[in-house]
Amino acid sequence: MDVRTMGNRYLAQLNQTSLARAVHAHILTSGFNPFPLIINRLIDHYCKSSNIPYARHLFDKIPKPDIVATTTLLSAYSASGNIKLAHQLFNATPLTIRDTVSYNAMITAFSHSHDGHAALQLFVQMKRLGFVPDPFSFSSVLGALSLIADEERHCQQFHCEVLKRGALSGPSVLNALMSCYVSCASSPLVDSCLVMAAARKLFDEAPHGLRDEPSWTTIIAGYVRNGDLVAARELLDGMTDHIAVAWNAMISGYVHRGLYEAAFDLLRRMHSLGIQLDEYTYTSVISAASNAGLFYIGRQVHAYVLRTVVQPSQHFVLSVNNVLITFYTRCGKLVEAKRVFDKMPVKDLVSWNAILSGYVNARRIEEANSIFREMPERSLLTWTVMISGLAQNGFGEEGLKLFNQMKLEGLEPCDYAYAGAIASCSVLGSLDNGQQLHSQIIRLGHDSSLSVGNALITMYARCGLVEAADTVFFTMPYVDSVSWNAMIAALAQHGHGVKAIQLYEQMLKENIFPDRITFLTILSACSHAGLVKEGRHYFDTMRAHYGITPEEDHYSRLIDLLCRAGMFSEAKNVTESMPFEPSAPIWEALLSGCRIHGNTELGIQAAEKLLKLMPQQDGTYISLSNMYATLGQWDEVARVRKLMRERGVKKEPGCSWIEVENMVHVFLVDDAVHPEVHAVYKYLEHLVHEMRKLGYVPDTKYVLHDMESEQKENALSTHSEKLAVVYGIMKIPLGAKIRVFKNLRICGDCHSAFKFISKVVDREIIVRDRKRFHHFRNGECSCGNYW
DNA sequence: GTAGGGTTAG
Repeated sequence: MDVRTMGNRYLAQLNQTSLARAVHAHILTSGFNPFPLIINRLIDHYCKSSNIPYARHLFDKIPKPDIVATTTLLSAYSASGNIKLAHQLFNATPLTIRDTVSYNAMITAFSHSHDGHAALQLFVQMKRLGFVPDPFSFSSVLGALSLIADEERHCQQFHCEVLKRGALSGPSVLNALMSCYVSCASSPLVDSCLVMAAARKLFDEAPHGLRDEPSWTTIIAGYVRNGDLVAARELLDGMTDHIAVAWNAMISGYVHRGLYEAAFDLLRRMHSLGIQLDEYTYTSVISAASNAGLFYIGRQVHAYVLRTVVQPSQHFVLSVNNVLITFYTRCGKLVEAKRVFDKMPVKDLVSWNAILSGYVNARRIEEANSIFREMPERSLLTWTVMISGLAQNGFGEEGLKLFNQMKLEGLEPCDYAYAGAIASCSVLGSLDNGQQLHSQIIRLGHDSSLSVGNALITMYARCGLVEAADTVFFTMPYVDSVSWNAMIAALAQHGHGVKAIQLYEQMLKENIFPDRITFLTILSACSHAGLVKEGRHYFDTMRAHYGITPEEDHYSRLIDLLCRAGMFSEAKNVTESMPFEPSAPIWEALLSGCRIHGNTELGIQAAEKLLKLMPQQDGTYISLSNMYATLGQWDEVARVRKLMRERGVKKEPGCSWIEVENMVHVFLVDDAVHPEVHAVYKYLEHLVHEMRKLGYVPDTKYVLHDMESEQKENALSTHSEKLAVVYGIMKIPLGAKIRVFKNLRICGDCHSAFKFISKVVDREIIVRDRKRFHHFRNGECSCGNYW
């Protein structure tokens, strides 16, 4: 049988790899030089059945490959994500056999690998060499243009060229052109409405034959992307055919805007109209449930999917399960999330990243680390999830380490990764590292990134440099509510309550809507500055003006505000009028207010409640026993101490640290570990001598309220923050500020000592404790003793 | 042999 006959007989119906291989083997062994048609069929078959290496093998055997075989193989490489091999193949193709089709395929390959510039360049080259672009060329290159189009000019230029060459012949080109306008409209450099209007005009004026389902979807999704949900909805409602894709775009629009009810409503309508729900619908809806914290709804959707979807595609299984992992972790159901993850027959990077992020954000760092290690592949996002997760949960050192490891492995961190590294510096109070990162960021051009800017504001503030935070905030090209919140919080932490309020008022003037975080921040600003009237006012406007229902943490901040001002009966009123039972944060607020004002009676009540709710929290036992001690109720003191021992509650050891020349020095109470600690004690002795001359009396009352030392009788114990401050004075050049960090609240005696020290040595001392900042200058503290 | 639309992880 000759090859041609064989080809006709088998290859025409070729759909089995075994058959293909038989033919392939015959060609190789028979020594025939078969017709290109047959070779091409074979290559095509291998490509379609994902046997690209076979296809390549065969291809390499052809003495003079034709352009059809080349294009087939090139497209297969591109479809499997192997842009490098596709490009090599194209480059190796002689100019003499190239044609428009092969150029189109290569342009598409670039476009699919998100290299818009390469695609555009190739389009230009092809024209320069005399190849005439056809409608395929335009739809390909316009798709690529969407990746880079930030200028309206670009769109219009291509629009003209398409019209000039009469290429607006099919729905694909029309749609690609519309997509271009739509993605250009998202650029901050253009007037989004104007550009969307251009896209709409194209759509409205196109002959009806050109307007197919994808173009309807493009224009609807365009409005969604550019924030005009009303226009999108009008178009959707005006459609006679119900296309799931368009509905999905609309639903995701509602979800992104936080309009979850509208999203669920649309879902119900889709369902009742009998529109086939698919993985896109489910992912959007489940992500709505996860953003809104609607556990029962999300679980219901999950159950519905399991019940109704038979034989889901692999894509369906992947995307729906991926979003389910996120949903369950966000609802705090890590076990459920892990169950979904473990049951997935195939996992992709998104699945791994989602479960990783779940564990990191649940502060399950050990498990997160092992997931990170055993992941089959990692993306930039993986590293970023891990770095920012570590930072957000207080593991600053680990976060920075991972960031450096990432760079060592040759990965180029993106702006989010930098933001994570900066957040790590915020935790550590490492200004040196933070500033180094900042200069790298400027060099790399990441300084216009929103997340970097927001992280920088927090970093400078948490390192004690409010002014630098301010500079970042005012030089950021774009800001969002997170930036405003961060800057207001910066001012609040440093005791600039009035300035914080002024900034908040300005935020309102600039039509930025405050969110729940804004109110948390503004309430603690008022609390730190003793602005009771203002705080109450803002609390009231929350619901009345902005429709934000005060949550527990808002109430606890309000109560904190009232208690600090000594308004205990008002605080009690609020507690009793709350729509829920007071829980731990509320009692904590009460307790700390009582501590300041020596209100032992209420304080004991609060502490006893707190003891029941959070039996593992060390501070409560200590406060409670101290309060009983001041009343001389030694039996109670003994009871509380015994309870603490029996429950195995460990005290969080107090420690302070200071950065000197890019090195972090850590001190513990009565430290004997730091190599230079003897010199520190000696210098401290000298300082105390000088301080006494100015009237400093060591306040032994605080020894009783001692948060660090077990033995209350040891009146001479030296707190870590004192050691760190003294070390700073010894090591840090005159004129520079001393910045010390402490993991617990600052002790009262240290607080008064630092006022004297700042006067004796004439230096500015900044202490960041668990709650806020204290700036000691010339015998005064910025907190006005409101702490 | 080549083209255009919707989703999920920070």
